[in-house]
Amino acid sequence: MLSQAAEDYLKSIYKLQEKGGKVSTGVLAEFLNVKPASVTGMIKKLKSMKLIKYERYHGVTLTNAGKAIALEVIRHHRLLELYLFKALGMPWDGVHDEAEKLEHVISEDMEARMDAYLGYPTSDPHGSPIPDKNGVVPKTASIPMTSLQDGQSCVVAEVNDSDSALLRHLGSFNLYPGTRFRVIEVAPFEGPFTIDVAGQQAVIGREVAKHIFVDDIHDT
Amino acid sequence: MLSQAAEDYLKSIYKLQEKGGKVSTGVLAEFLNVKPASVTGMIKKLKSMKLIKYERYHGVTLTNAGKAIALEVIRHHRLLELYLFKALGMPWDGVHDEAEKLEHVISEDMEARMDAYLGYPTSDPHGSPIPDKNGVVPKTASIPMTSLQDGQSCVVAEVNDSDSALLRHLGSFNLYPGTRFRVIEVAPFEGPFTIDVAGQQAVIGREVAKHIFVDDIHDT
DNA sequence: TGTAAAATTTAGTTATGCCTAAATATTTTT
DNA sequence: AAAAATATTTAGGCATAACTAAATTTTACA
Repeated sequence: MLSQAAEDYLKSIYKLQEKGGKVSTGVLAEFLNVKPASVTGMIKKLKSMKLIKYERYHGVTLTNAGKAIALEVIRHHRLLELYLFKALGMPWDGVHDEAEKLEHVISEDMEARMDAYLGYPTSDPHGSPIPDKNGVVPKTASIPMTSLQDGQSCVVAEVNDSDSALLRHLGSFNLYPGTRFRVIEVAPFEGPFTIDVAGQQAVIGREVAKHIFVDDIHDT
Repeated sequence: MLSQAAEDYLKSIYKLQEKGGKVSTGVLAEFLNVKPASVTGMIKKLKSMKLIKYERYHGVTLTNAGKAIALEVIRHHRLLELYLFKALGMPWDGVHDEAEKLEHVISEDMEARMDAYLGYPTSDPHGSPIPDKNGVVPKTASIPMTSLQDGQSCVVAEVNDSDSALLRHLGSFNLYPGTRFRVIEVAPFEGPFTIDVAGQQAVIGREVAKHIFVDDIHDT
């Protein structure tokens, strides 16, 4: 069995790879909150296990085996988030931290039971896609909120799950995945977004908007 | 935060202490499947944390602080067993291993949510008492099945949870906590028990009977 | 009570996974 | 293209928690 640390590295490499760009030692170190020298060590270990490809000074890529493990961990995480949310009523800003610990520990049986209980769901409470048990990730076609224009209406598709203060902030406006809102005004010079959510006005700053992805856009 | 290894030591010390007798290095080593020399090392660490009392060559006792942690871990374990059994439908011979891993990882919030979902239960699927959140253990007054006589009727109170093959065996006779059965015959010379469970006869060997505890005994 | 057996501890090793500091390689700037 | 800045790796350490082998203490019995 792989160590929790190794699973976290693979998961992080997958996520950084998705975002595009080379996954360098430094980027990984920053993402995982460890020092670059520590990353070099783990990278060597993962390479020797054929879970990543790696050329000194040139960043890493997951092998198929490594990608399978990364997706398995991500599947655990997102199923757990949704399970904790639905079955135990945990707040959506609390499920990430709990899932982060549980994801390395649950059995395949438990995974399957949660999956069945939830009706084989395809996204978690933050709108992130849940890979199926074969590692197939449901396609999502959302765009960043920051690219919206005045007057456009859309539905929240996905929000960044790891910052619980941000999630509470969004919750205070009722901005959950599935919520429709309309852009009333985009202030110039990288200014904030004024939006209408179910008749209520809300002002969303750029920094917050960057973490919101939307779908089903209409001009009104 | 305490390491998982340290939590396991405290839990084991508590259980061995309950069974009576001095908790020696060797006994602990055997119970935890490690070498005695390893136990000596951990014992020193736990003593320095004031979680146990310890005199070289003379065994260990939990301090109040140590006992509180042991009971917390046991509470986690038993709540998890019951939760996995009831909410996810896991078989009673599967919940122990899963709970063994999860017990070190769940938050107090998750503990409280499971507790509420289950209606503040006092025993797990194997009949073991669940300590409450203040560390109070519900009293149980069961006796070993091995002390039963011919003709006595009783109710299964508790069975050893850690051997899943044993649990499957008992399940095949429908011997769960709460099940009433009657002793038809105790074979002489440490022989097996022939019992009647809901009209079905079953033969239970001594070794198995040692792991079954019973309650509510009547002569018939 | 002394000696043998059993239990326990000490000493030294290993593996994981992190750290800092220093060395080295690569990229950017001038 | 050389110098400066940045990124990465190497080298050496630390903590945890296990191990083996050897030394020591306790207990048991002849």
